[in-house]
Amino acid sequence: MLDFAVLGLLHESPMHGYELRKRLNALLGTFRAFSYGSLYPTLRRMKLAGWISETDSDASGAPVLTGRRGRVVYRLTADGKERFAEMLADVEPATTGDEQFGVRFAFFAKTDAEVRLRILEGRRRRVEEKRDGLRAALARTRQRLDRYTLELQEHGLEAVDREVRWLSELIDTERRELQARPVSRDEHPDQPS
Amino acid sequence: MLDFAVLGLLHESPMHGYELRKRLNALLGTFRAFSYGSLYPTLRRMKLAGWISETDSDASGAPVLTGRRGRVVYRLTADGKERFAEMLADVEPATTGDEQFGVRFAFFAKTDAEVRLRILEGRRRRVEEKRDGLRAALARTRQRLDRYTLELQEHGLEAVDREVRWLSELIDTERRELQARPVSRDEHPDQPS
DNA sequence: GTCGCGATGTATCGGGTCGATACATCGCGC
DNA sequence: GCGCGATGTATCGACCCGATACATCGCGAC
Repeated sequence: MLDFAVLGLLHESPMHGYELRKRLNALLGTFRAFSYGSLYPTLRRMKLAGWISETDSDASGAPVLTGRRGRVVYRLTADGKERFAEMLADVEPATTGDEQFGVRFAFFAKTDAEVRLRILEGRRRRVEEKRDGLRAALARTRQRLDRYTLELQEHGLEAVDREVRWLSELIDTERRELQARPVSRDEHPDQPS
Repeated sequence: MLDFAVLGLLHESPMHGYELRKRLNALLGTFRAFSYGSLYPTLRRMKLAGWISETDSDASGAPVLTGRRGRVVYRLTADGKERFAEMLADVEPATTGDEQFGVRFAFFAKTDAEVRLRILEGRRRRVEEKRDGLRAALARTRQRLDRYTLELQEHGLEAVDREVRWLSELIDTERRELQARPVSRDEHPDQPS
């Protein structure tokens, strides 16, 4: 999860930890915020796995202010790029958890159009299931609930509902664009809608 | 956090772990789901602290199907009730994190009306700050963002915005009801709105 | 009848994550 | 020239999740 996000950011340009965290939390915005307590161990793990390398200080014409002192810059290795490409093509994990999906979505610009569509559809199915389960549970227990609990349930249900509509809009847009331009492979000729 | 929720549920009636978890996740609905991996350690901690006690098997005329086998029933002690009452009156933690607030809100029916109002107001202030920060960041970086990142940011911003409106509605309702009936203490005579 | 299967039920383990904290330097205003 | 906030690296304890293991019960299929 964090792995993927770090890979994605370092894919654009090398960075040190502090900036990595800032960019990370700016990118993910509302729904997620990583801390150093998870970032640094992750970086260590990824270095061990050979996906990134530490470069002390600068090593390129960038305006290096300090020069001395730690200032560890992380950059992707060839293996790291490969790993990122693999992850970009993997559909499954992106449809499961809320945060998995969010991180995947944040890098949709680097994701293949067909993969995007499949991720969105899978995600929508999951959220719809959650919505239906929630609705059923609410209908079953409505009269036993006090006012505030009820309010909380309905507020949650509405949020999930809106999520589904949001995803549907995105899916429509993706489908339209995929149809408009020539397809890369002549697969999936089913469902002409 | 989990402590408070468990205290609140056991306050209604004694239960064993399995049911506790089910009720917990039904109550919290959308925004939270605890697992056994956190529930059982929490129960152990709370027992150590003297807030709950384990009762083997039933101990009341409930329809006990099994009889033998583990079947540990947890119930509140006097200390536990006291601790729960303390927590119900504490305003600070409920306004900080998303989940803190959610759990607190789920037990609003047991919370004093003035405490409710202060929690809602504090929470709204926090969410408004978050919204403003997000809006500013978005305005600052809008043109540098690709389409999907932008979509994600705006979707998040809209959700936060809606949260504020929801809280405002709740606050209005609470204020109206607090004004309509006689006040318990003659405090807070400021801001006649 | 008995076999499996899903629900009920208790419990632990590994690993990821947070929040707080410590420490050091830099740029800048006052 | 001094403090203060931003930059920067790093760890620790506590908490929590997901997977997993194990045992029993009710019930329907065959």
